[in-house]
Amino acid sequence: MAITALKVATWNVNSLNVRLAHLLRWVQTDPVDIICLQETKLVDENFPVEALTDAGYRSLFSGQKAYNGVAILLRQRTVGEADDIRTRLPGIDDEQRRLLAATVDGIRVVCAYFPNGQAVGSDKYSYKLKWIASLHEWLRAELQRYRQLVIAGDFNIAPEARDVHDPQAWEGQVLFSEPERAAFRGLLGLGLKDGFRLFDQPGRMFTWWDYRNLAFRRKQGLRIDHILLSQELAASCRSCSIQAEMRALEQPSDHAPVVATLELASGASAGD
DNA sequence: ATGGCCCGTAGAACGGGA
Repeated sequence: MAITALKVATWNVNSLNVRLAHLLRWVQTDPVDIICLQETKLVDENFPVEALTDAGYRSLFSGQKAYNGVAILLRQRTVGEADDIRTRLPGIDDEQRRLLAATVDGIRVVCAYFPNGQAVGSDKYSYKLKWIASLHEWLRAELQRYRQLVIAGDFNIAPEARDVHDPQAWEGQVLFSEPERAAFRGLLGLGLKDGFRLFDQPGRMFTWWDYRNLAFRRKQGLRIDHILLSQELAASCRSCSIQAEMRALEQPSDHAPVVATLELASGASAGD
């Protein structure tokens, strides 16, 4: 029985058109096996399939014009074909493309772009909570079907005070309101583990920094992008880190990637 | 300082993001 290392990442690119070069450079130096992308902002006809094929990745995507849009990239050498692909969340029937799920080598991979919510009490905030409730129920069923499940994405929720640069200022604000935090805890209650918190981490570790106010340089961020793992995958997780250097590049996304490394026992691994 | 930036759609500002 061989041990296979599998790297899973999530990154909100804030327009894949603008960030494609960053993505290609990243995977050239660090060939992550499974990459969940959010805010691609591309209709499917414009998805850069060819550039990613040349880079060694199969692309799954669900896009719309101007907003939202999610994708899963699968490294051809190390990951098998995708199966049971889903783009819709039961109970949410609109044009917003925020979910993409696929089964790869027996692992259920869920890429999620949670609604932002705009402001507590707004219609968009209500939509956010409704969307998460629908996701919760769907994930409950998925976890019955799959022992190995990972949900990676932009959750737009900072789970705890230590995930916020200034918790007092952010308390009760969108991204750090109690109903949102409770919804996040609800997902953990399904048996999912926050990959980043499986390990001791330094303080002030964030995944998003506002473009304004020199927020990145001032370390004024939030940890809102997450990789949650089913119990079985959590047991196989060896590290989980934030690629903050990506936020320091020229013309960066305002989000940094999060990467988890799993060590899986497997009988066969294509290409290795 | 009741904001500052970035992206897409525009074809000028404006909605949306977080």
